[in-house]
Amino acid sequence: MLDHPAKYLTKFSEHFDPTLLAELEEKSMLMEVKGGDVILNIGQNIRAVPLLVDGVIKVSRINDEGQELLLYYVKEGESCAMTFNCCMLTQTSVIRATAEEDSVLACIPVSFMEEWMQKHPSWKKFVMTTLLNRFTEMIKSIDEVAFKKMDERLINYLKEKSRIADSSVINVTHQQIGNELGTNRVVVSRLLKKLENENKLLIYNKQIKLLKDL
Amino acid sequence: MLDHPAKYLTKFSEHFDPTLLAELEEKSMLMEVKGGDVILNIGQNIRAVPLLVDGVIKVSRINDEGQELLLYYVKEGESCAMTFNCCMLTQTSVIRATAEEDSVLACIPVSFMEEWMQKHPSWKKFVMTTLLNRFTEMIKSIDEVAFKKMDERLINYLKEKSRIADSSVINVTHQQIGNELGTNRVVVSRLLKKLENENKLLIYNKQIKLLKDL
DNA sequence: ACGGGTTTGTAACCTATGTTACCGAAAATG
DNA sequence: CATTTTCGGTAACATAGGTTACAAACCCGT
Repeated sequence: MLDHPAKYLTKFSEHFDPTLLAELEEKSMLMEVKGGDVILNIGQNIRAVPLLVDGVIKVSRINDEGQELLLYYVKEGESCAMTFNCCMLTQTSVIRATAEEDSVLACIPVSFMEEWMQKHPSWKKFVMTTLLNRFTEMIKSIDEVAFKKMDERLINYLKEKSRIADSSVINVTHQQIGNELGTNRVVVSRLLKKLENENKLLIYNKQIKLLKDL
Repeated sequence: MLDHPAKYLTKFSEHFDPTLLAELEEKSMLMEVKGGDVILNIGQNIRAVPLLVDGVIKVSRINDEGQELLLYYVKEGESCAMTFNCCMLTQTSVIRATAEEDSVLACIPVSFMEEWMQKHPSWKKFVMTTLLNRFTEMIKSIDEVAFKKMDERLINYLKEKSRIADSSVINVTHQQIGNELGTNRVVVSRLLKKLENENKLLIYNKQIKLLKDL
């Protein structure tokens, strides 16, 4: 638990009006998570809506065999639509949120959701926008796996990773890429080599550098 | 336009309380669509929320190359979450709703959405349930394409089709199956033969009959 | 019954991807 | 420094699924 939430909540000042910000400061609890930590497995009950104050959260689908598929990232100043939606979800289906790096969450008890939706237009707008964005990203995920080949998916993955890390150099093992794309490490290595030959990226020192014409 | 909406709206009486039903009868417009008709391409603006009064609607993703992927069906007494969500969606992404059979829609101008969400708890609950269901179905779609092989996807497709048509006999060309699964007709024919050899279904007279141990 | 369109069966082939195995390099650990 | 673990490169192979082509069966209108 952190001492001075107000400092963090400025990340949301462009979305939220001052009265909402004040209420948020009063009623939310800050939580720190370390990179790699599993924040929640959606599928069980959720008692708090998390706003991401700092860091990056990775949201993935985990199927019954434990295979992973990356769905999208949540960045600071955003939230996760799943938790808006799925508070009462009972199925076996699991969506897992993992801290991609050290992160700070502002947790809002779900009991405030209803009230705020009515009271704060900016909260309502935020929720709606978030829902819409996540929905769009779900469609994108479906597109990727349904219509695209692995090399293109890998390229998109790297671009996204680069965008999130805010760097053209990416530091991630082939194994991890394989996990997040739901494929095999060998396939990833093969395709990375191919892309290197096509001058779309450079591999050195176990890092991947994206080139401009990727 | 049909004469007696009240008769149709009984489909919703289990979800909606009487005052909502009355308002629905007053303010919605009934629309008939013929099987095969495209009802809407979500991606442009939507000015009305459709409730499905009679029939079955197929909802698919259509990618940039025009390839289709079946997402889910909407049955009578349900609605389509996409339209709740995506009223303002601007992207190129297209979700297409097609009448699977002759159907009747009750269209509610979107302007009533807000008001009803506040005024009618049963409307709010309906919208939330619908959102949740569709969301779950999106996850299922992702699972299918990300983790399952074509034979299993075909089986699930046939089961779903059978459930929707309420019959163990399915009447659909291999080409159409291929379209809806986003694959090739030859692949479908091949797999259907394989499943027939495994005694999971019968093919006769260009119809497909599912057997119990499918 | 004839002819043209549609649907299905099937073969032959190709490519993408999954799988296993093994080696060497690099990194971590003691 | 020595040992162990992790990671990446690569080969060899298996399989699913996409592609093309063509013929047979069927459907329908005249």
